[in-house]
Amino acid sequence: MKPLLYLLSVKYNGRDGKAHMYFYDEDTHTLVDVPDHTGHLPYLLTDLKPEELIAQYPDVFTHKGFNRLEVVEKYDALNDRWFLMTKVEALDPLSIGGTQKSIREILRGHAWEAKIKYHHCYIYDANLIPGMPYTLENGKPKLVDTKVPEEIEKLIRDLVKEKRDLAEYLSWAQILNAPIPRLRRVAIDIEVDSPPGIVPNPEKADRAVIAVSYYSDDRKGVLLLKRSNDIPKLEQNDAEITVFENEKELLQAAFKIMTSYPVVLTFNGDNFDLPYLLNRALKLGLREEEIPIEWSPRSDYAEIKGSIHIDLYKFFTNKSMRVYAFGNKYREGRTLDEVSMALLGIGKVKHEEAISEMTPERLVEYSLRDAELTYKLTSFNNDLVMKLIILMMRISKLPIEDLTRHNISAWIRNMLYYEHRQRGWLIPNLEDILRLKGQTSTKAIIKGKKYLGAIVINPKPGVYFNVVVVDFASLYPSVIKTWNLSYETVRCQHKECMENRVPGTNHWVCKKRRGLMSEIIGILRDLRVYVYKKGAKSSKNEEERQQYDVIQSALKVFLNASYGVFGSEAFPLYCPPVAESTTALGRYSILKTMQKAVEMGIPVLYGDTDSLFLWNPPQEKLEELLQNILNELQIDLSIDKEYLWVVFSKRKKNYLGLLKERKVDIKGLTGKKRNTPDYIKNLFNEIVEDLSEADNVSEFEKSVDKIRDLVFTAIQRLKKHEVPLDQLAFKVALTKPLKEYTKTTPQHVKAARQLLEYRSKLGISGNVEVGEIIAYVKTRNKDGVKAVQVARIDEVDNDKYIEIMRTTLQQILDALEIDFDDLLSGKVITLEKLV
DNA sequence: ACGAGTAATGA
DNA sequence: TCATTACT
Repeated sequence: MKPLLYLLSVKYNGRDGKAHMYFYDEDTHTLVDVPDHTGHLPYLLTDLKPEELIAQYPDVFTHKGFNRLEVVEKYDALNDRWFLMTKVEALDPLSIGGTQKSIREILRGHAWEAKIKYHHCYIYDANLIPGMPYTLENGKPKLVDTKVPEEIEKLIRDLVKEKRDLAEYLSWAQILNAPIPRLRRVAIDIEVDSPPGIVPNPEKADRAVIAVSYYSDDRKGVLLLKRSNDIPKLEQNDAEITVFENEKELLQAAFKIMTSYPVVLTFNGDNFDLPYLLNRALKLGLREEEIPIEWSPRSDYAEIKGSIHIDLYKFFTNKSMRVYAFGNKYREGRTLDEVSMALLGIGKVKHEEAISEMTPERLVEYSLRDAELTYKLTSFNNDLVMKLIILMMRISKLPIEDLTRHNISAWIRNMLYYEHRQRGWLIPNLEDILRLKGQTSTKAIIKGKKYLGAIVINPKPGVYFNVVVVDFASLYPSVIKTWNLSYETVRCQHKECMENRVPGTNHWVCKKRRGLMSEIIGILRDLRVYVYKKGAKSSKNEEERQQYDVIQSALKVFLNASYGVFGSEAFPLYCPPVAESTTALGRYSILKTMQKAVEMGIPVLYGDTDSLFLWNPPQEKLEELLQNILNELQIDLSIDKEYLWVVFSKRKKNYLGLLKERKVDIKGLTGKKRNTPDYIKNLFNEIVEDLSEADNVSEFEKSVDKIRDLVFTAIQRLKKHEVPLDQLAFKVALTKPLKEYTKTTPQHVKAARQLLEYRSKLGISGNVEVGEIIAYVKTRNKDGVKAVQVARIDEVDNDKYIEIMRTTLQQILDALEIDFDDLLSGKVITLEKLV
């Protein structure tokens, strides 16, 4: 049997002017470079006939990139018609031109599909699916016909009755179920000899590279530059440590390691490690051919000749990955320490001394840890991240470099473009969608937003026992599926569809054609909810379960963003009525459900976007409700959580409850927020813990005494200055550079400025970076705040802290009808009013 | 370079 | 009242 070759990347190669496919050979663990076999060049489309082109735009034919013309039939979904267009094939219709205009510019106003990059164009037209296994036959890649597991096929057959639909579902299942290769890879990290406080500049590369560490599953080690005559003891478990007298030789050794792996991992290698190595090597007199790193200002990523470079910094900072794949476990993902601490439980090696002043032993330890963390971010949980990457490449049809560096809107864009090209549909221009479908008909509540969003039902304050939360499984994707929402079907051109209104808007939806977005998002939703989630639950095989779980997580990432992108101006298929209709139908669904519940005599306590809190619903009524909604709205409503009790305040998005499994669940309360001082957070948690032991009203009453004691002691300690400063610190992130706070000066900005001044007194230069978390305490000086680093305990403004305690605790106490001031004064409180 | 809604706080 | 932040 021929070895399986997994398509990882397609790149345009300037040297031979061809597209190259890069496959991972699972037998040899190497990269196979396959030059273009189709002769495809990218193209743009125009509505001009060839003779009009010749007459009006002769420049196109003399353009140096021009190749040929072809007339093709395309489907214009916006106007529901097929028509002839002229395909202008050219080497690089987007940008080649130099002083000359590019072909896209020459044809401005008559150009379609003119912004698609060469390699993406190639993938669409050669019908390639990145991440999938191929075999090579006479230099041509052939997709391997992998089988869908029987149980998956059965789940799909039970779900889909229409024959044509079935084929679509099965082909997606084939893509998702195809085997996933284990990529052989190495993580690289460099250290530079730069003075304390100075961030080395990769463009200048004027300081020596003192260490390059590498970490893989078969070898790890550090290449170290010898800087003094001390002979360091260099023993670090099983790492290889190589000392170089000469920096140039060190770099050459590093290059040799990098190119011996098909995949190289870095953390911020695009912006630091690789350009630094490149420029440093040039500076030390290496010739370009001797340096395997390529970096051009035009492409914003650093490439390694003959290998694939993945910069994990970009991937882990990606909001969709952070929130939906990694459950928001880390905040921003700006540092390796933050991400690895959250996902692996190990951080960087802590150090007081500057890198350049470390002993060789320390440097080795520090540097190797960075490479180790970088590698392990891709290997933890049985290579979870690598598997996710491969699966998301298959869904989006993006090469590995693009997938790992771009945000979700690019993934969804590329997925939809691919489907257009597959079907012979014309990809519409942004302006054309907007001209036909620009209007919105609802008004946002938040100033500056474009349309009305989700609905939040006013909570009924108080304590409630036996609360069941029901929610819609992926509400927005479901709405998009069942209501046929798509840019071409919402406000379609047919008169007869106009009566098919979207409730709460003045939009209508097409009844004659199936919407493309609706179809694709619908398939992905069904596969996630009814096939892979189910499969993951029912499968007896651990490995299989894990595989289905990765697949359903990958689908989740796409589904969760599938509505939002249509409301974003930056998305090339931006269509406000689609986004607006989605939220309108979401409101319609939740309100219908609420109405039904009330009709059935089930009290609704609260609801947010896609969930309802039901008070003590009898089992049979609950089941009736779920069934009724499924029949009426064709959206799955299911039980999400069950509480022994829930406490609501009068504020929305604020509640506290004890789950059936005796776990406390807190939402939105200040006591839980990151920026709240630890001292108050801890007090809050102690109170919550105390309450969590109560499961009836009388036990609640008993808790109150304890709560009073806790609050009293907390205030006494504060007044006696017994609370350490860091416990009192607010921790707030800078979201923009210090200079840009001109209109107002928030407290954390004041503190940041003090901090800067303080640092400069100590002789530390450098800046306060965007994203840096500033810790400050409230004080009784003019500014009202001081950065923790410069504050003293006796300066703390106790009254301010008591106020903060009051507002924080009031969120719980309000609902329990306990008054904070009564706690302070020691009055006796009963809870009889509660019942 | 995915959306809108809510709450809290300080200028 | 507006700006800023954090969170759902």
